[in-house]
Amino acid sequence: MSRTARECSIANALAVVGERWSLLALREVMLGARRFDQIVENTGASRDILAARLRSLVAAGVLEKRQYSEHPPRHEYLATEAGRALQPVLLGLMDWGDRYVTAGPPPTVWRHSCGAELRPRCVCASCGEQVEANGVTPVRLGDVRPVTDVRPTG
Amino acid sequence: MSRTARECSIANALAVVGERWSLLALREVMLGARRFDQIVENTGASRDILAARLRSLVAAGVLEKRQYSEHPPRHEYLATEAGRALQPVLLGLMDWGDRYVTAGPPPTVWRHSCGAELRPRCVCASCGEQVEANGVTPVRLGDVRPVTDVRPTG
DNA sequence: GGTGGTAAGTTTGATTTTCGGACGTACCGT
DNA sequence: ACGGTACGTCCGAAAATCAAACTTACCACC
Repeated sequence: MSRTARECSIANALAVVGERWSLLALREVMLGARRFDQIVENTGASRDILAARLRSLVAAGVLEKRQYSEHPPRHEYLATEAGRALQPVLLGLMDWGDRYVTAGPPPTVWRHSCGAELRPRCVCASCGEQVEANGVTPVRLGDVRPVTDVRPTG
Repeated sequence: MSRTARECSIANALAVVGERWSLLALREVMLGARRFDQIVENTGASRDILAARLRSLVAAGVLEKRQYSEHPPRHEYLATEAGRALQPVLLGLMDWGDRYVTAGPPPTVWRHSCGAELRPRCVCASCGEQVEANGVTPVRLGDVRPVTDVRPTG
C-alpha cells in the first residue's frame, strides 16, 4: 500500500464512494431505479462488481437494502440519510460534466421544488456568497502521515 | 466492456476525474502542492499511476503543466479554469466526509473570503434555497443506450 | 572529478481488480 | 413441464495497480 498520505475528509469520502460504479449506483437509486437488474442496465457495470459495490455501500450506511416481496424474495436499495446527503456531490459532478465534458445539451434535467430547472450553486453557509476558487484559502491542513491502507475493507 | 448505460453528465464527469487518485491529485494542486514528488507524498499514490493520472488530467484540460525552471528542467501542475470549477465537488466530498466518515474534528479547514470558516452549501441558483434531496425531482432522463466504452482513453 | 542530493518520471515483475458470460436458485404464469 | 423474471455467484482471461529499483538531468560540495 501507500507509505504516506494526507489525513483528509476528501480521501475518507472517496474511500467510501470513490470506487468505480459506486456513485453511478447511487445516482440510479436517486433516480428511482432501485432494483439490481435496473442498476446493472443503467450503469453498465458487471453484475459481480455491482453486487460488491452495493454490499459495501450498504455496509457503509449509504444505501439500505429492503425486501419488498417475500414470495418470491425481492429486494430494493434505498438511499439512507447519509446517501441523500451526497446529493450535492452528484449535482456538482453533473453540473461540471454538463459544462466541461458533455457535448450538447444536458442529458438529465432536475426540477427544484421552487419550480425552476435546477442549477446547483455552491455558496458559503455564513455569508451566502457563491464560492469561487480564488475566494477560498486553506487555514489548517491535515497532517501527512504514514498509512497502512487507504482503501475500504471489502 | 459494458452493454448499455445511461447517457449522463455524472458518468461523463467521472470518466475524466473518477479514477483513483485523480481527485486527490487535484486536491493537492488546489492546496498548493504543485510538484510531482509533493503530490506523491501527500496522496500516497504510486509514482507510475500518478504520472498517468496527471497526464490524463492535463489531456482533459483539468490541469496545466508548466516548466518553472529550464536548468535543471522542473515542472509544476496548475489547475485550469475547468479544474478550479471542480472546487464545489471537492468541497462537497470534504463536507460529506467530515459529517459521515471522518472521526473527530475536520482535518482540513478552509476560510472563505468573507472571513468565516467555510461551510459549503448547495443551493438552487434560481431561488437560492438550500437543495434538499426530497426537493429535487428528475424531469428528463438521459437515455439508456448501447455503449462500446464508458472509460476515458489512456 | 568524484560523491551525494533533488526532481521527475519510467521500468519491472508480482499482485489485485475488473470484465463479461455462464451458471444457480427461487419463484411465478400458463 | 416449460419459459420467464429477479438477484445474484462463479469462472478464466484481461487489465489495472502496486512498491521498489532504475534512469536522466542537473547542482553543490569537497
